[in-house]
Amino acid sequence: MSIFTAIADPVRRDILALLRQGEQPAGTLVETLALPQPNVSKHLKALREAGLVRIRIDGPRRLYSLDCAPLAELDTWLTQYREFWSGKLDALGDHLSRSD
Amino acid sequence: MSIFTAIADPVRRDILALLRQGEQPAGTLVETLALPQPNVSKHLKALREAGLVRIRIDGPRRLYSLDCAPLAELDTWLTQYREFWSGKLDALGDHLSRSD
DNA sequence: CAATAATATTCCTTGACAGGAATATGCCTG
DNA sequence: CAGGCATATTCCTGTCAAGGAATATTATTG
Repeated sequence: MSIFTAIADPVRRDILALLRQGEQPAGTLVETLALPQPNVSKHLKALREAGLVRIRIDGPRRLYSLDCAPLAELDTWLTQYREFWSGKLDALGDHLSRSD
Repeated sequence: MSIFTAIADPVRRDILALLRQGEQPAGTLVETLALPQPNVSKHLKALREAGLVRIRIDGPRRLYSLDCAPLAELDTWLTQYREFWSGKLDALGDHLSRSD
């Protein structure tokens, strides 16, 4: 599943937002989202396949955390369009690519 | 259709990429994409509903052009995640928001 | 190893969407 | 207004992904 498809689902975007708070076990996500556990588990699988989350195993728990590499790709994709709503952003991109 | 759903389709992303070259009639997009005209027309409708393209009518032709407002929203959404792959980007965002 | 907790997987049904084919609409020219 | 061009819409079909329910897997504890 591509990142574009992965973030097209609102539940998955909610999961990503929750993971901004840091690593969390699947069960916590289930509680917070108030959705059926299998439902959440399937979305987590989709996010994993898109490379957007990482799993760390802690006994019976699976601790999920963000992996933003695909989001960085999305950012790169967006870059092609930034000049259309702000001419200044090109300069910014240049600035950032220099490792200062 | 939300912007997330709109850009989930590869053909629609191709259309957006073509429109970076500037306003184009639907027929030109059909030729370039080498897809059936009704197919392209339906994708253009979806992009219109997502607010990603504008129409300008020129006689029998419909001239399509980019409207990046939704992409700017996507950029805002992404901003929440930027710190996860680069701490420097926050500073960059600050820089840009100042109208210098 | 039995029982339980945490999570994943499977099966099924349903709804959304993409593509193809055919047709409709709107504009222009003569 | 008849005809043709450019584009949109409709209808149909197949596919895919989401949700619900039930079940399987894995790990821990006693």
